[in-house]
Amino acid sequence: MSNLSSPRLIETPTAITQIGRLERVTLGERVHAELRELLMSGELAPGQRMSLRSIAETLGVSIMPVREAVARLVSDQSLEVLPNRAVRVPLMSRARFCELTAVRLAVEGFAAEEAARNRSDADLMAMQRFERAFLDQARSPDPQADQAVRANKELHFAVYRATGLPTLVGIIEGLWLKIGPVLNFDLKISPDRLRTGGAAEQHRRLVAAVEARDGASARKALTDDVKGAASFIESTGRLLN
Amino acid sequence: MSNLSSPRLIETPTAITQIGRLERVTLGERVHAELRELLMSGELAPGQRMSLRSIAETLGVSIMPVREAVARLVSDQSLEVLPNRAVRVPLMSRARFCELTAVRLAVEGFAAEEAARNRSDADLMAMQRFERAFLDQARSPDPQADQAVRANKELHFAVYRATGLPTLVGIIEGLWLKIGPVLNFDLKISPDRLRTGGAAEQHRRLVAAVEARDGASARKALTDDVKGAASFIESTGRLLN
DNA sequence: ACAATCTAACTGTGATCACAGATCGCGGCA
DNA sequence: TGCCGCGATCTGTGATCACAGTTAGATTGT
Repeated sequence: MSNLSSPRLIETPTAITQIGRLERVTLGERVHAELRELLMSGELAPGQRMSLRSIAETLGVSIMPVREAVARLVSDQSLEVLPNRAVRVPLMSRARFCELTAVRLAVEGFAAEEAARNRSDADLMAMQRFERAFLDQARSPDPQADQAVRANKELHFAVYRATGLPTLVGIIEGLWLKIGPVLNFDLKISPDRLRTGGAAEQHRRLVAAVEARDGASARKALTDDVKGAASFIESTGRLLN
Repeated sequence: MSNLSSPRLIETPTAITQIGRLERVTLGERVHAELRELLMSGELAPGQRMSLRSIAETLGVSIMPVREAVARLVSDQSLEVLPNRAVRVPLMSRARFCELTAVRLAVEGFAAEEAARNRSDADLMAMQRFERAFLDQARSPDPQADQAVRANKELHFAVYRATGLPTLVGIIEGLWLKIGPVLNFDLKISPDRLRTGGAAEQHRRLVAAVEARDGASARKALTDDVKGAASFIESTGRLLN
């Protein structure tokens, strides 16, 4: 604590100062991240009910951080609170699914195009790594659905992050948060889609287009991927209305 | 309270039952809407500091609903909480402004295109009404900045709502929430932009294109409008970095 | 008179209490 | 034996208390 001159911000640049930004991580933030992961990975099925107090007990915190996290998820409609005061992950009507898919095609298609233009070499290598991980599961005789879901998500977001537009990535995260329960929960139920579905092929085209900095082809590959997943979900007949 | 048969939902269809859905409106929701309106209309300048307790006292509620609303706004970066535990509306760097503008061009451009294709006659009439209101202020010798801001917002969102994609409208609201303080606060400071800027002309082109169901022209008019406002803001030199 | 230090007030965050409303199951009447 | 009605319990929401950390004002020492 040398205080030769002004005591403010004149500390020696030791290790402790170089840790840098220890970002503000509140308990509510942690709970929010936890629930978000569960939703995006399809761990929570549509219609699944939950209570603030049970979540709090499960995570070992008081209900205060939980209600903050849930309030945030409710506000962007990733969760919903019924008139009965019951919190659940929303059911998906066919109309809402189509709407979300339309928005995804526009937004994520734009992101793919932009990623092909702005990608760095590091971005490309990350995509290739996750594409390989997904392929391993798709070709495996005993595919692990959750591993495939994870690799698929990482691949897509590696592309989206390559745009250099974090705001856009945040928007897409919001979309995945809403559609994740339907998309990935069904994938876990019927893992044979990994082989039959053309996801692996679209991923290959996507990464190749990004590597060649071909925006139009990247958009086409990604929208084909999204459309393929969407038509599979619609064919399951699990959507309402 | 006649209970001839089952007491559940067998009430006579009087006025009280026809009020219908009184949607769940919590206090936190009200506070959130209030703060959102202040941000989007530029009532709160970038850098403006605020405290939960002062907001609570101003609005006449306890701090519980306020902290919920503020937490939601912080989570999508419409507000920020400094390491000092001070809540403020974020400052805008030039880089972040350019990023937000790029995303706006893509997302709102798509929305304009879609609106031109899907608009109803009622949608069109709403747009025309708000275009007229904006024009009245732009041509007025004594333009009211807040009225112009309001008309501009209503016109844009009349277009976005015409897409029939409420998810997309929500995304754009999020973008306006972040960029509103800069955009509209500067507009209020220098209201002569109403006359010099070409906003009125772009609005005319936009509404005409939507009326003609010309998607490409609608996108062009809207992106020109956004670009015009952006270049004006950049010219003020009020952005950081 | 000036500056350094210390204290008191204020900050967001987490925990606990309080409450209206809804749900479900058990007891009692027919 | 079957069904209605009431109460215990659980729900989210709001208020209040508690606390660590920061800030700014005032006071004191030089």
